[in-house]
Amino acid sequence: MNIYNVASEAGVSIATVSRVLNNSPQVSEKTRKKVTDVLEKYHYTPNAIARGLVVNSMKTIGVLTIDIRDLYYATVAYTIEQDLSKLGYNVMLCNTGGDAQEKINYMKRLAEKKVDGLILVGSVFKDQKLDTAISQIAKQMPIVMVNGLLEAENIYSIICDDSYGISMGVAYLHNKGHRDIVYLQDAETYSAQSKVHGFKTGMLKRELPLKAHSILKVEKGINGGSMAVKQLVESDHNFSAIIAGEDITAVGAIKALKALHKSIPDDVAVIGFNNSIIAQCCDPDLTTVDNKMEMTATGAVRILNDVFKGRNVPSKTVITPDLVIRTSS
Amino acid sequence: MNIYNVASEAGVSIATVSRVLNNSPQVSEKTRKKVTDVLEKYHYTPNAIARGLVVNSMKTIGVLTIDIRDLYYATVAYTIEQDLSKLGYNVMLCNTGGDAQEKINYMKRLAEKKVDGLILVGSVFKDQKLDTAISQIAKQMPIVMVNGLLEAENIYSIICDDSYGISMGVAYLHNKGHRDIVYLQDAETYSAQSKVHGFKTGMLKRELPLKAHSILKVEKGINGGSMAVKQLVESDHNFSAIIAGEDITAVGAIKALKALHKSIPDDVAVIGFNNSIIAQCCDPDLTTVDNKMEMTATGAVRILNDVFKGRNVPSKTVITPDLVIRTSS
DNA sequence: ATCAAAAATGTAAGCGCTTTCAATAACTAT
DNA sequence: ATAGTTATTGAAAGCGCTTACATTTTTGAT
Repeated sequence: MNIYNVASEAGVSIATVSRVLNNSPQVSEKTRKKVTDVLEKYHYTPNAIARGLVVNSMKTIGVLTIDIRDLYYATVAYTIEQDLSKLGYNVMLCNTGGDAQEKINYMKRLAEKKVDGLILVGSVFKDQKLDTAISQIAKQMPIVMVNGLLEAENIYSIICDDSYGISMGVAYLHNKGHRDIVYLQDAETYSAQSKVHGFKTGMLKRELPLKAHSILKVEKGINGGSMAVKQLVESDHNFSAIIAGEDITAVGAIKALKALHKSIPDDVAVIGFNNSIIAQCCDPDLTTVDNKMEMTATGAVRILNDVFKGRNVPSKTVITPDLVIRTSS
Repeated sequence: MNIYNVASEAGVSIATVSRVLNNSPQVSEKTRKKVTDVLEKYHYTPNAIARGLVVNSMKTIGVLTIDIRDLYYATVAYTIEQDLSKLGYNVMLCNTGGDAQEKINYMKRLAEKKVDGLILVGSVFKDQKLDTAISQIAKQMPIVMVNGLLEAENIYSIICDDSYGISMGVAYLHNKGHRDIVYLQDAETYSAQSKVHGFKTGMLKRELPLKAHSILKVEKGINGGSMAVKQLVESDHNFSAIIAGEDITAVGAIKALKALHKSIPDDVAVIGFNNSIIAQCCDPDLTTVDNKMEMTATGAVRILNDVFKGRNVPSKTVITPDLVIRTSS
């Protein structure tokens, strides 16, 4: 069933059917009814591919995340999808696993499918080849980077000030009397680098000690957090507080500390990052940095929509995080 | 830049360019090179919409979930996406929020966009209008239902035997000497109904008591689980074990029990469902039913692909869950 | 050199729609 | 009734590609 069949069945031209389908006002009520009757009778479904070919848009946005099983990305992707849906767009979701080449492959496929725009959530820290590819793709459609930065034509960034978030954590712990604070870095993304930076500057500003084990690179996750504590204890590193790059890593640290019969927060205070549901699942409840996932996602969609509407959009938008204080600190 | 420009620049016909683009073997090496040179020179991107119009396929699958922020759906969606990506498909992801009308709206939009197939993850329990709509859509493309059932032409189901999963939990608790077991029902989906059924039959089979508060309807989540415990205590319902419909609800129950200074598992044993990462975050570790999310998702993709390939596919596939025993029971 | 068969290339139709522009129908005021 | 407007409708081109079929070129055996 196509527009020709509908037209001949209704005794009108395809142009008129098209007008009815698109709610054009310039159709008389009489012929409109003739057409809609046929439309309903045959459960006609317009072919968006054919339409897309003409108007050069499929009303689809590509969203690239690292891994949607991570609640942070899930929340951002969810919010983006819901917001875009309200604007009439569908979302092509891709999990890149944080691999640059994979990301490039996905972007190329989405470019062929002529998505109207791209939202890249989370980014590998500086990969020249990737940056070049992104800039190239941006010639075909606008790109919004969430927690990633790349200054180029047609590319917009929305970023949570993760650095400031971590420094808030440092400040809070310092006020509580802590001096020996350890930071667990559990990724290499733009965000992760920014967090490390916030930790360093926060510590330096308060003249707190930055020793060999003050910044520990670990694997993200429960296991990574546990291993970190083990490593700290084995190396006799003195510490009274831990800040982790993600809630889930903080949970691992808590588990290991409890296994060593350390009391939290009395012996060791722990702070996480993301304010995910996990922060409320562990015991004690986790103090964590709320990086405003929903606000960031909503902002990304708004930016994209503004670009489509031809409105003026700043190339960089910054979101300020909060420190959510619970019982682990 | 389109195929005509490439053709004239390379001095060949558009048919030849098309053949090169599609790796047709019937092109001489000489002309192939002429064409690929032009392709690269101009960073030519083929237009998949135009291609899609001709071949009537966009190599895209629609995936409808309830809410991707729920780790269960996230994991299923992730696995589906990765598997489909390997087969050359992209995924349109939709969060329906479990609302039937919303689901219908999404399906219609995806039908217009001519997705090659639909995977519906999780289903509202029996909504006649929805079932009719799904059957209607199935006339246009194959549909795979994950943990949902609808017998109709071109619809395939893959289901984890949640009922059996819960009955395993009951059996395990019974063997440990428990008699007064409470089940927390935290949803109304097909799965949720199936779990309740498993609980009832498991209890009856072992002649364990089913009283007024043995099955408690609660909200899914930490708060729902906590409220349930409060309600049980206030109503003086005697119980020594709790099985929850989802891990996150079990975590809520654990929190409330600990607040009442109940020891877990000595005073009350707790079992969750899903074997999500949350089960490893709480304290104590949660015994839970592993409903084989990845296996289910992979199965769904395999089914869809088999249908595309014209292979014979059973209309219903069943996955058997496992009981993962940890310290909460 | 010659011709049949095979390989390579080109021509043109068509996928289902939107949209411009022209044509027709329906009003309005005289 | 009539000319001038305005509201409806239709004809046809074109979006960028694939593919069946026709045509040309190459190859190989004589």
